[in-house]
Amino acid sequence: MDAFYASAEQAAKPSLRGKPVIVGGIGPRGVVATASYEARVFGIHSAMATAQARRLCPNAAYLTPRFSLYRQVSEVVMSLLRTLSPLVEPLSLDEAFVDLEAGGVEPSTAAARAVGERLRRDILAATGLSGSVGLAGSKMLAKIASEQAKPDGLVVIEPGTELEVLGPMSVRAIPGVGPATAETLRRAGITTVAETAEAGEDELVRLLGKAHGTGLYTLATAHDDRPVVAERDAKSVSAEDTFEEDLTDRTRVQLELDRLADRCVRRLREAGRSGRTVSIKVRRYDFSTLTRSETLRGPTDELSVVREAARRLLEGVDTTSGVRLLGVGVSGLADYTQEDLFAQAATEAAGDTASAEPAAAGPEADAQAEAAPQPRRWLPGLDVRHAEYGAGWIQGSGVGRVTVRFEQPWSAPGRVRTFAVDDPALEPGEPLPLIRAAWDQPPEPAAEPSPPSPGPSEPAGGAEAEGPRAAGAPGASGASEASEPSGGGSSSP
DNA sequence: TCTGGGGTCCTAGGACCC
DNA sequence: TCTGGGGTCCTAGGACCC
Repeated sequence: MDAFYASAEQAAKPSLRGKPVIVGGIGPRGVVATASYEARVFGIHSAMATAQARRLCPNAAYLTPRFSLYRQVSEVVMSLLRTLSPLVEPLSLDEAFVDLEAGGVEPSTAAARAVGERLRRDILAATGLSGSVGLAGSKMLAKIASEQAKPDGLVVIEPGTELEVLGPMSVRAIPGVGPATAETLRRAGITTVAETAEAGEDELVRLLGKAHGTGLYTLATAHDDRPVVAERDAKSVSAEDTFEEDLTDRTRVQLELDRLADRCVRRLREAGRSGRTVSIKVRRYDFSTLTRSETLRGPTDELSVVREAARRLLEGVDTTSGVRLLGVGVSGLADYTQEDLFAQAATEAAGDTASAEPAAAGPEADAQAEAAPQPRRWLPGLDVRHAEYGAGWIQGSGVGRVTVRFEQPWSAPGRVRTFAVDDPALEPGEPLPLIRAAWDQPPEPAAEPSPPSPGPSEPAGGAEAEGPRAAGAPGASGASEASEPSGGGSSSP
């Protein structure tokens, strides 16, 4: 998918189409997850500090990620891929390998290209978003082809042309070659893929070590026969947080560690897994990062056991100078089997006695923390619903006010209204689908919104939006909701 | 006001075992 | 009696990916 998070936000928020959009951490220590193509013109890219992006493009929309939406869209796309072949290997929410041969696609460039183009059309129709396709005889080349295809394109690397295509490229184009490897190679006078291949396997192993050296040689000579693997079980689960300001109070550090253990174990259990090794991660004020780990006698998914292990590990870490980030992880994962239950019982027994004294400060303290009415945080980009104005999203907030733009994926750009942060008519909302469900479509000849629309109780956001917009949003000619998202740069005020 | 959060894989040293 | 040779497991750190 092209600029996935940012594109999804533009599809959801008509007023942002054609404008620079940055999705990522909004706080003082945030980084950019995805920048729209309009934002990339300003030099903004993934992993850049959001603070720097703000300097480069102060007028962009800065939005907090809405992973529940991205997951929904991802599932739609992945299910389209699975219609092509049983062998689909997702790399992330927005990227996957598909083994077309295993799907019975005729092994010709023409046939593969036709499948790829149809897929792109299907993705657009099903999600409203564009994706790019790379077609080649191996995973590495398909991935490189898809990079070349972006945005909104399709590239084939023809069999027989691999070395010719690859040779002149920077060695950085090879997946797995990052800044450190590229620098090591550059000092040895190697910058292109062709030079990497010419260096020979022995030299690469000498420079980079056994695994990386042989692996890179294989890829640089275009000998990549790694299979597409459909199901891969996770090997670890973790949760971590960077704090807006460094933590110095030891009690606070312990509290946050407990919270992270909580989150980590919740996700572990949701996955139906248990694990034997507990790790903590501490990043200090100067960005130096250390990890500590402890392997239990058997796998666990017990909160108390993970918490106690994390606490023990923290005891060996000096945090007096300030903690920037904390993390808790569980690895050595096992499916929960009968055999594990014995080990489980043993570790639980150990954990229970060990936790005897601190237990008082454990679950109860946590329950209190959760019971405390958290002041609602109106983060830019998140969905809200207003009793009178309907569905919208947070454009910004501050000094006791929150600004909401009322628009939906299928509406014209909407208008903005400001409320008190504690306005009872305003509540957090759920992401709307990017494409309106068939049952929710307004009648074809744009008539009055038909009263109680059949189907689910959810009132079609359109009917409610009618009122406020009549006030004269420029793009909206008032009457009809019928038009599809036109995809095109509607100028917004 | 530099540098997220979720992962994977690899290396290297020490303990331990046969 | 100076020093074997594998193998596995554990721990810590680091590169890399999206």
